[in-house]
Order: sequence, then structure tokens, then C-alpha cells
Amino acid sequence: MGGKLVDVARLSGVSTATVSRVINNSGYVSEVTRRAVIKAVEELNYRPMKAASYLASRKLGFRLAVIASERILRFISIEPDEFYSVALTGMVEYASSNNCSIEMIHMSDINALDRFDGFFLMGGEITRDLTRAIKKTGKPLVLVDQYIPGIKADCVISDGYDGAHYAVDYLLGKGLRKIVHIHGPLGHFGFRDRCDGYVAAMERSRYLPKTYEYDEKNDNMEAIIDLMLKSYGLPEAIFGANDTVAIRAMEELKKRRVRVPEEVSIVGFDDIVSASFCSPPLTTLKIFKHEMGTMAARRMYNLLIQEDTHPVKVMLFTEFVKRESSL
Amino acid sequence: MGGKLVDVARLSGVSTATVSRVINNSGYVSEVTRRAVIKAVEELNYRPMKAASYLASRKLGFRLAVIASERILRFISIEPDEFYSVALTGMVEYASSNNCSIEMIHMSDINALDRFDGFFLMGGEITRDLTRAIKKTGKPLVLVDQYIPGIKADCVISDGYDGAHYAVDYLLGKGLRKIVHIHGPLGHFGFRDRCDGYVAAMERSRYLPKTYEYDEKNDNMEAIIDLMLKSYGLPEAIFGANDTVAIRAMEELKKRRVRVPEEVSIVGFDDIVSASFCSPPLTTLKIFKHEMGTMAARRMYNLLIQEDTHPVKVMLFTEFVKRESSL
DNA sequence: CCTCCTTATGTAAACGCTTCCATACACTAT
DNA sequence: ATAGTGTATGGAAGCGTTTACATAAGGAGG
Repeated sequence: MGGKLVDVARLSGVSTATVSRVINNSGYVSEVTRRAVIKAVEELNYRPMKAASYLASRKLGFRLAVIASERILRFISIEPDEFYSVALTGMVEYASSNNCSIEMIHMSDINALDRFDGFFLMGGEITRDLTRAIKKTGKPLVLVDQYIPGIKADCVISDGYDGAHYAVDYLLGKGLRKIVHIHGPLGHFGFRDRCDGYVAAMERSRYLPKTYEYDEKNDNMEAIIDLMLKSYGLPEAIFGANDTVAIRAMEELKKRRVRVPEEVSIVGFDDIVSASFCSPPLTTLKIFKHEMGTMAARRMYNLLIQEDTHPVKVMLFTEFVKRESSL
Repeated sequence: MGGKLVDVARLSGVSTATVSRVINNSGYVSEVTRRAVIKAVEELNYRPMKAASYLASRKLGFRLAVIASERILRFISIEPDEFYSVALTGMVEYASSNNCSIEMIHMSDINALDRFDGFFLMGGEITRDLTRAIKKTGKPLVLVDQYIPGIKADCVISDGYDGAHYAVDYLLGKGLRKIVHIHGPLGHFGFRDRCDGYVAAMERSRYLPKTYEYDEKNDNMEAIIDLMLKSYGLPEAIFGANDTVAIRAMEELKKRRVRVPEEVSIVGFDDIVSASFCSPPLTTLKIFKHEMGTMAARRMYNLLIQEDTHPVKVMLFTEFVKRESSL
């Protein structure tokens, strides 16, 4: 609550300029004066007001780079409504609102890094090594939609744990008990997180979790569903690790004349565009893409202006969107 | 990068006051003027600069309340160096730096809520119902050191998953394979999170996770250790869900003449004060208490000034502190 | 002794926005 | 006609800092 800079100046009998110098450790200040100012600061319990100092110091105009794989770069140019494009929009909006520029660069362009003040790393192809390499530059780094255990890099992701937990609670609330989870490779944190949330919710209500792994690259959904039918029987609900998985599972069930949602409820994750258009439309957990971008950029900005530097994982809550594929 | 408010004013031929009114939807503006201003805003791709508007509008002086249980209230008064006290200091510092005041109130005082602009909920005793009740006021709410699945309340917690993952990777790196985890009741998210991290790290390296549950209220450590010794044998390392658990386990082992760390490495979580003073001093994961407080207050402030309102879970990375209880 | 550099401090002009106040017009009610 | 009210706009004074510039004193080097 303690006063303003000018009060400190008055109390210690110097000018505001000198107080500012002491506070920011800049310019010349004699030891005597410094001590007097610090004493006044403590006496008044003075804290500089952030907004005012940003305004005055115009800590603006940073140059930022989004580093991504070719797949994502291409993705952005052709899918304006899906995750990466929308998130990027959010980032650019926030950044420009603070006079920062954003450029997209390819993962292999790690030589052109000097011209930038901070980096975003975007998407699933991000490796430990790349992340470490960027970290070594000492410049701020924010991972978007990616978290890598063991590397303390700031990241912004969606809360798969909470979303999955919520979905399971919802299904249980509808009286469904035999709920199966089909997840992707658990090496990817996103899948792991959702799987953990599913398991936690099932166990909290004392039901047995049952999971199947489906890796796009190796497995086909037909086999997974066959396996499930044989080893577990027909579930009352399937929670897919993402919308694509859920939709494929739904198609396999329809092929086998299983009625959705009457016999089996299906829930996905992500809320991709086709989730609204498949038949029946998919119940899912909506990821707030735009907000994720904004968050990432905000985080970056805070790192750049040196406030709030302790690394954090920011997880955005998702929203359960009820459509026709589930009770 | 688009200009400033005054540029918009110039382009649309009105005063800065009018532009400000349009942007903030305040005061009187004719439809014609509004449209002209909006057109100019778009043309220049103008975004208001946050810092400047905060400064000008003096969005300051909020009154905040920290709601906590009696245990925590007492805790704060007698343990100035442990979690809640330090976190509170961080909160107060940030808040006062933005002219906000903070008061502590007891959980049962939920009638005196009107005088406050925002609430913190602190500690493990926080229930779903209390959280829902506060949420219903519609005022900003931030949970400190607590997350409740299924309720989209902003929260600031430490990253147990990442910390546990790191600790396990460290132990594995030392050549230890038989790593056991003793966790608290998994109904508490903090324990669950750490447990998930342990399991994920073990599985990622293809070792078998082995966990034991220890509930302070019902179990005693002696029995747990006996059980472990019988069913699993002597592990090469024990990762305790927190420092208290780890220290108790260590004592039980010492009673049985097991040498720490030569025969068994012990790792805790939290870095409480006694972790440095027990014998041997405990390797653990340090929680950044002060930073957690700061984060919570920052989050609150952002909610209050209406920026950045999408609810998030903020997880602070921990730091591995190597002491003598482990290789 | 004069000049130049380093150190120390103060003055005052920004920074980009909000908002109080004054002004002005077009009504309506007296 | 006069006053009062609602609507629309502009002028200009802040908001609490930082920082460019000016000033000044105390050596060092010639």
C-alpha cells in the first residue's frame, strides 16, 4: 500500500530520477544516497507499480519466433480453423498488442536465432534435444501444446487430466459403468495426461479402468475394436484420447451395427471441426485454442520483461461439449 | 504493430476521448462515430496497450481475502518459514505492489464475503462445496496449493508430476532400478500427481513401478515398511510422497540397521525445513513457496482487471535438491 | 591553468491511455 | 420564451514511472 516513487524521493531528500536509479540499479548513485533511498523504500514499504514502469520504459518491440516442423507450417497455411492456426492468431494478437513481432521459422533454421528475443516451440514434433538447444541460448522459451518431462521449460497446454476426469464423471453420472479409454502412445504427454485423468476418475468412483492403446502409425482401429469386443465385451461408453480416435472407433462400431449413443456412448477430445459434422455429432472436450495462444504470448512477454520468471506449466481447462454421440 | 490511440483518433477524425469510449463501450457515442472509429481501428490493426490503460484507469485498490482453515491460520502464526507463511508473503508482496490489500479469514466466515473483491482458497482442507459456494459469488477465485478435479477454478500448485518424474530419472541414472514409491491418499490431487509422475517415469524406462499407500491418520510407517520388506524385499531407493513420509521411512530403515544412502537411497518432496536437518539430510524436490504466492496473486490480479480470464491450472516446476540421503 | 573524463544528481519531458469537465445541440415540459 | 434533460463530443489533466539532457564537482593529463 506504500506510496509512490515521489514519496520515497521526498522522504529521502533526493529526486525521483535518483530513486528510480536505485531501484533499477542503473546509472550512477553514491553509496550514501543508495542507502538513504533503500531506507526510505523500506520505511514506506514502497513497491514500484508495474504498469507505470512498463509504460515509461517502453519495454516493447521484441522480436519473437515460432519454431515449428514442416508439417505444422503447412498445416497452418491450409487449415485456418484448426488448432495451430487459431493458437497462432491468439499469439500474434497478444504480441502485437505489446508491439512485438512474430515470425514463423522452420525447425532446421536454428542458425538464424540471433535476430530474435524469444522463441515459441510449437507442436508434437518438438524433441528434447531441440528444446535443450534453444534453452541454451538463454533467451525466453515457451512451448505451445507440448510438455517435456524433466526439462523445466515454460509451457502452455490444455488440461487433459481435468477434461478426462470431467468426461468420465459425466458418463458415470448417466449411469454408465463400463467405460473404456482408447489412448494414443503414452510417451506423448498429452495422451498420458488424459489417460491419468480417466484412470483417476474411474478409481475415485471405484470402477475398474480399462484402456487400449492405438497408435495411428502401427495399429488399425478395426483390430483394436475386435480386441476390445473379445477381451472385454461391448462397453457402455468409449472415451477416445482425441476426436480422431473417437470418430474412428465410432465408425467401427457403426460398421458392426452397434447403435451410438443408444448402446455405446462415445466421447472425444479436442473439438476439431469435423467433430460437429460427423454422424452422430461427437460429444467432446473443447480445447480453447485461441486462449492458448494468448496465454503463450502473455507468458513470453512476462519472461521478456523479466517479471514472473519462475518456470511454470500453464494448463487451460477444457469445456465439455455435449452432442449426440453420447447420452 | 498498429499505432496508438491517438492515430486512430486522427484517422477517424475524432478526439482520443471518443476513441477511448468506443473501445471501452462507455459513455455516449453515436452509431455513426462508433462505426468510423471501429473502421479506423481495424484499418490500423490497433490494439490498446495494456500498461497504459491500467495506469490511466487506476484499476487498483482491490480488497482480497485469503480463506483458510483454522489449522492453516494457526500454522501461519507459528511457522514463519514453512509453506503457507512464505506463500502468503509472496501474495501480499505482489498484491501491495498493485495497491491491493489482503486479509485472512476463516472458512466459516462465509457471510462476510461482500466486502471483498476476490478470494484465495488455501490449503488441503478446501472442499468441493466451499469452492462451489465461493464460485457462486461470481467474484474471482484462486486456489493456492490445491486443485479440485471437475471444478474449473483457477489454481496455483506445484508440479508434482514433473518433480516425481525428474527424481525417478535421477535415481535411474544412478543405476538404481528397484525404486518404490510411498504415497499418501490418492484422493488428494497432490499425491495423485506425484504418483502419476513416478509411474510414468518408471514405465518410460520400462521398469516396474511399485507403490505403497500410507495414510498418516490410519497407518503407521513401521507396518508399511514391514509389508514392503516382506512383499517386495529391500528396494534400492524409496521415493516418498513428501518429506515427512520420506523421513519416517528413513527412520524405520535406520531402526532396522539399513544404511542410507549406501543400501537404500531416499528422496522426499517439498523441502520442508527439517529436510536439511534430519540425518542424513534429505534429498528432495524443492517447492517454490514464495513464487507460488506471487503467482497466485498475479493470477488474481489479472482476473480482477478482466484480462486473461480463461481458467487455468498453473503448475510451478520444482527443483531437485541433492543431499546425503541419496546417491 | 585549461580541457577532458568520470561520477553524482536533478529537471522535466515523455509513455499511451482514461476520465472529469465543459460545451453544444435537440428535444420536452413548463 | 425558459429551463431542464438526454445525447454527443472535445480539451486537457492526470496516472507513476523512466530517461535524455543539463549541471556540477573532483580529479587526471597536458
